[in-house]
Amino acid sequence: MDVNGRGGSSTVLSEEEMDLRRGPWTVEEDLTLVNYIATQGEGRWNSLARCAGLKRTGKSCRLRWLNYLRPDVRRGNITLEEQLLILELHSRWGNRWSKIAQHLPGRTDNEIKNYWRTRVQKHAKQLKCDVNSKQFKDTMRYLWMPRLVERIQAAAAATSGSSPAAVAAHQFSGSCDIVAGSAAVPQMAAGGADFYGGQVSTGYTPENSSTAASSDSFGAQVSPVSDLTEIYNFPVSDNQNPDFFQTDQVGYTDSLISPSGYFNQGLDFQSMEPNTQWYEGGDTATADNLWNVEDIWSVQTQFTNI
DNA sequence: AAACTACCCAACCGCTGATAC
DNA sequence: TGTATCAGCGGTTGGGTAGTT
Repeated sequence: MDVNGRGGSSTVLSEEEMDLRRGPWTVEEDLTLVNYIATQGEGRWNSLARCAGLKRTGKSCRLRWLNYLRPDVRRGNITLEEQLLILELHSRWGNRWSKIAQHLPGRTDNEIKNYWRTRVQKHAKQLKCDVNSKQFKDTMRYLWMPRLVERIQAAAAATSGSSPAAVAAHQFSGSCDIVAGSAAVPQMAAGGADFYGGQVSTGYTPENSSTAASSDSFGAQVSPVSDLTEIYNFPVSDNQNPDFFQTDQVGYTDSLISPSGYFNQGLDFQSMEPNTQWYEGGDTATADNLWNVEDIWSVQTQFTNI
C-alpha cells in the first residue's frame, strides 16, 4: 500500500510547478487546514496538503498544525514549573527538544527550543560562559533551579495552602536541601504525575492566527527580559559590595556543593509520563524579570570562588 | 518623531531514519 | 538491494514589535 501517495501515476511536482506558498499563514489557510484535519485526520502531510487544496508543502502544513493550530497547543509564558522542568530535562538530554516537549503537555519542541535559545543561552552569554560549560550547568543546577523551587513554593503558598500546586511545591521543596535544609527527603517522583494537576485547553480561534495579529494577540505575554533573570534576585542584590554577597551566601554556597544535596540526587522525572496533566492553571504572571546585572556579576564572582 | 537596537517567535532549511515500492 | 518519498528532528533565519537613544 502506498500510504504516502508514492508511485502509480502520481507525479511529484517541484515547488515552483505547484506554485507553493511560503511565509506566514493566512487565516484562510489555517481554517482550511483545521477543517481538513477535523474531517480527514492528520498525517500523510504531502497528500493532505494537496487534497486540502493548500499551496503548501506537507512539511509546512505539519509544522503549522503541530506548532500552532493543534487544539491542545498551550500558549503564554513558560511557567516556573515548566522552566524548572526544561532545565532539568535539558541537563539530562541536551538539545532533544522533541523529547523534552513530550514532558511538557501542550508545549511544542519549537517553543521550548526558542525559550532555551532566547532566554537561557542569553544568560550564558551574560555570564561569559558557554551554555554547555560546567560552570553554566552548575549555575543552572545549583542556583537557578533551587531558586525556581523557592518561587514555585512561594507562589503556591500564596494562592492556596492545599492546592495541588501547594502540595507539589511542598513536596518539591522538601526534596531540596538547598531550599529546605534537608537531604533525607522524597524526590520529585514522590509527587509523581500529580505534581501539577490541571488541564490543558487552548482552543484554536481565527484570532490565534499569526497573520491575524502579532504574537502577543494570542496571549503570549512575553517578558522583555528573560524569565530566568529573576532567579538571582537575592536580597543582597542591591548591595554593590561583592564581599557582602559572599559573606551572606556562605551557607548557601556550601549547600550548593553539598554531596548530599537534592540536586545531587537529581529529580526523578523518569516517572513522569508524556501527556501528564501536570500544571495548575497556567501561571503566566510569574514568569517575569528577576535577575539584574548585579546578580549576574555576583553569581559569576561566586563561581569563580568555588 | 525617527533611527537604532534587542528581543521574540513563526517558519524555513537541511539532515536523518523509516518505509514503500 | 537500491531508490524515492515521507515524517520528524534540530538548527537557523527573517519579520514584527517593543524599548532606547
